[in-house]
Amino acid sequence: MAAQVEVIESRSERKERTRRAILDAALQLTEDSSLVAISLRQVAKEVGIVPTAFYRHFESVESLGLALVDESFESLRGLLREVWLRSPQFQDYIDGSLPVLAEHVRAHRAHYSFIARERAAGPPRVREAIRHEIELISRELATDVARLPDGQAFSTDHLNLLADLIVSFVVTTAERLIEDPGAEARILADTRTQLRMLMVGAINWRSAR
Amino acid sequence: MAAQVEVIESRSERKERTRRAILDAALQLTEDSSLVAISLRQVAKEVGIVPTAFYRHFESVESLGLALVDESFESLRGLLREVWLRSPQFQDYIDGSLPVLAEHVRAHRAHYSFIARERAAGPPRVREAIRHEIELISRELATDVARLPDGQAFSTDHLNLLADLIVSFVVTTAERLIEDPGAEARILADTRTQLRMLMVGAINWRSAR
DNA sequence: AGTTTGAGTGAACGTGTGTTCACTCAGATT
DNA sequence: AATCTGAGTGAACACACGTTCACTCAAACT
Repeated sequence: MAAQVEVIESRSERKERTRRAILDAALQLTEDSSLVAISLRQVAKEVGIVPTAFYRHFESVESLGLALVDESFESLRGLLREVWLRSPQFQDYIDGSLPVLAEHVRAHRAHYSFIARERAAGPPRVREAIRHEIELISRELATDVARLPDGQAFSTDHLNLLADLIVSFVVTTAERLIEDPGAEARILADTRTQLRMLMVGAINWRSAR
Repeated sequence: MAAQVEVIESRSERKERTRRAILDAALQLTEDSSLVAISLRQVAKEVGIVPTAFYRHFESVESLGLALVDESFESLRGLLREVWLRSPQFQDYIDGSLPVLAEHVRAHRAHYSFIARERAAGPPRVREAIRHEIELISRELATDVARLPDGQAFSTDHLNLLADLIVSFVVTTAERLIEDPGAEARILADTRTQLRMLMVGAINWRSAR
């Protein structure tokens, strides 16, 4: 007979633990479906609570989705800002960011899988929240590049378009990493080359426009 | 009292008409949901047939999805090939393709909306079919550009990467056109500039690698 | 010690789900 | 004219759905 260990747990700790379990269950169920296709009851069953208890934590599946979006982007923005602050050259932005992204995707596969799906197919407010987060990253990149010597060659508008071009493609890359994790090495090598093509364009842009 | 007109209709015509109605109903229901979230019964109700009759046309919702993927890409590939055959310069590929894409998106909004959603969130085989179609377009672009004077500067690998870069970004653009049809003019103008940045990179690539 | 709070329960509701089966009854074939 | 074929029917199945409601009972507060 195993000894029965009684764990002392405060009320708020217990609530947080259940909330966490709900978020994790939703991530797992979303892995090969979508927020709009899973049911409150599936989530509850996965967590091991009765359907009604779900409402103590989220008012709907959609608001659960919004919480997952927040969670997903929370650490990434910080990581990227850190890399960018230490990048003296345009080139360094890629050489630094791409491995950071790849590792982040690897460490948070479920979150990225969730974002990739819901970005296109989620409830409208969830889609909008994701679009907004990506736009914030794009804007941060633009203002950062503006401070570089290379950045002086661009008008504000063109800087924003360049940042959007880069971020859009990196989003595509992240989605590919999720879709086929086994091909990570090839995907990263290809993306690196492609981003360099893009940067050659950016550096030669001033004279070409 | 209106006169009752008796329409003579062959058996296969009638079947084709119902099949068409099922495809259209699925497109409409998918407009703000997803294949994985709609039900066979919803489709049948929309068409005005009993659920069982659905099986006379498709064996599952997934195979309905595969039919819609075929339909969606059918005309686009032909249109793009036509533009590319008449493009003597690299630059012309963009100046020709972008308006063609925009008009195609406008004329087939429901299909593109379907593709945008299911590409990320559809059933696995549907996702795979869409990925495949997009890859075919990318490959065609690569072999076409290879014939141009500008294309001689690239190795086969780099040509494929360049084509993938362009096509990926254009896919993003198509998804934006679907997401916000009212912003078409701005989206197209921005994309045009961004593709030019990209081409400046391509043209200067030889000397930079 | 006595009271309040709130996370989790469990039954019940009306409705929607995919799939089965035996059927009808016009158009196509013989 | 007689037969066959197959698109569409309608009932039935066992189950899953979101939401409601009155409830328990331990931790937190007074």
